[in-house]
Amino acid sequence: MPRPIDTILENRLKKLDKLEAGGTQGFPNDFVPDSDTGLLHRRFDEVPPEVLEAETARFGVAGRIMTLRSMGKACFFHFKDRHGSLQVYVRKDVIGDEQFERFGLFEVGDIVGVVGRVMKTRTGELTLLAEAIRLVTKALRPLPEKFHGLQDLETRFRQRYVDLIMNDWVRELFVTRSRIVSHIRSFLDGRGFLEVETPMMHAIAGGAAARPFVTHHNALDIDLYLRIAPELYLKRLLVGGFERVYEINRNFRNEGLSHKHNPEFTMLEFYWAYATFNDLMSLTEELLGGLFAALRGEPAIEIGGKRISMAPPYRKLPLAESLSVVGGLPPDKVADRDFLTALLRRQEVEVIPAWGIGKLQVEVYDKLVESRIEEPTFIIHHPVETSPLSRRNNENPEVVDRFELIIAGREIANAFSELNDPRDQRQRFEDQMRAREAGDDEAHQVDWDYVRALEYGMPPAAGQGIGIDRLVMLATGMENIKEVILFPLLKPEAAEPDTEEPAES
RNA sequence: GGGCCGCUAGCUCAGUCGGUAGAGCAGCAGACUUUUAAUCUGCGGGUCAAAGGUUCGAUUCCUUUGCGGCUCACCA
Repeated sequence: MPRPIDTILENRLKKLDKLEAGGTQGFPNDFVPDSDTGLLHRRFDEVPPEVLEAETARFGVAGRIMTLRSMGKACFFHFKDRHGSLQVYVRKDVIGDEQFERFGLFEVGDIVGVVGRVMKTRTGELTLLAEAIRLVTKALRPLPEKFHGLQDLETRFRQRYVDLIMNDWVRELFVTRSRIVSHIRSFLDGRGFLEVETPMMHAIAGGAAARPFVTHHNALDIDLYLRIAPELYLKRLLVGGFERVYEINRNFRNEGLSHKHNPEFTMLEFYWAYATFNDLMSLTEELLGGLFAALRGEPAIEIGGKRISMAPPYRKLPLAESLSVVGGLPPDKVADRDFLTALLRRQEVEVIPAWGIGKLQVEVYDKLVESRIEEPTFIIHHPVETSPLSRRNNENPEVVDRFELIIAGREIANAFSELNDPRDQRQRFEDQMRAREAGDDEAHQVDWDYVRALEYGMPPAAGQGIGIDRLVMLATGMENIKEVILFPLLKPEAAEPDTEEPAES
């Protein structure tokens, strides 16, 4: 028994067969458009019909047929190219019987090339009157419905190509994503930062607290980790003399999936010698203020129906203080070990006795503070206990010169003045090593070569990471990270016979 | 991984208080030379996600599985 979809595929194949039997190629590669929908709209949308009558120029365009209205000896269709869509008017008495008959075998989804002149319809819509039309690519599968388009989330993510064909807003979202990345690159390039690429396959997965993916190199017969952060390599470059470096690329973390987490995600990390985390806060304000102003015309975002100003300066709030100011704790209890432990237990957090006051504070912060912060806020001075790579604060050695930028309850950036004392670094790695031995498999792995690099002397520097996916979510108002990643990770589809060859007729 | 919700034609959706299903678009045949969710006439199209159970009978009720969404946990 043929499945219903097979009938549709066969019908389309039959049309292709007929076209090819008549000498028409189904997949030629020699049609070159000399114009596009954007260009024609810009040039002719405002031109009155009678002026178009006198226009002698001919334009060649190519794109995918999206809707088609046939009326016997004439036909209107809309097609899409990368700039937008345009209507085409095909008349039998203009293109001739033979060509019109061939055109009758074209259908929605096909990619066509049209050469013609511009005109306006009765309703004033700019239209290309076809003088020649040919098939460029035959589509064997039908497009989703023209009015509702493709809605099903799973299909949209699995078959993103169809999503992009049907949903203009999706296409625009990914253009925005690309613009954001371009903006960041030119912002940093303009300030003397050098873009570099560091390894994605690490023998030691360092630079963050996270579980890595493991892979295997056959010839060397060693296990390697997909990187969880580029941090330690970028700082080796500071040692090497590149005083301003950045990298925009993928990190991989072997954690659960959620609407905020994709196993591979894109991070910007940059490092700036002879600067401190205070300089980074100013730079971040400049970067984000400028970015959102460039994207939206004003430094503001819209999220969950709420408007959030992105105009600098942003609030600065020490983490310990945020527990009372935002979290509502009594100010005299924010460093009270028993109080914090009891509080966390009520929140069903499994408190490990080895945790110091700093770790307890961070846990409470994660539970009670972060999600409540809306306006851009730098949470500063994290405990040294949870920041093994950050420089201690000069006045209070229990905290580090670090900030996380929180916007709309989400962490957008994490930055700190870098620790460059190899003695302190060695000590903190040893602490992490003990934590690992105590069963914390997210404690940092020890990277002794990194300590060796520091022993050659790393200039004082500040470094920052910005999650690009989450920044794009913020900029586009999306609540699901899969909406801003072209091909998000999904479980494999069950073997679906839908992709089998249809039976030859 | 836990909890809740969803999965019906290529697409968007109805529906069946348990008696093997409908619409619109798309498709097929036909009419139509300014339409635009074109219109008009006729026609075809479904293992109702999968497996098992209860039942005279299951797409519908129950269980399990798969995939997805939301949410909690971990993280960025």
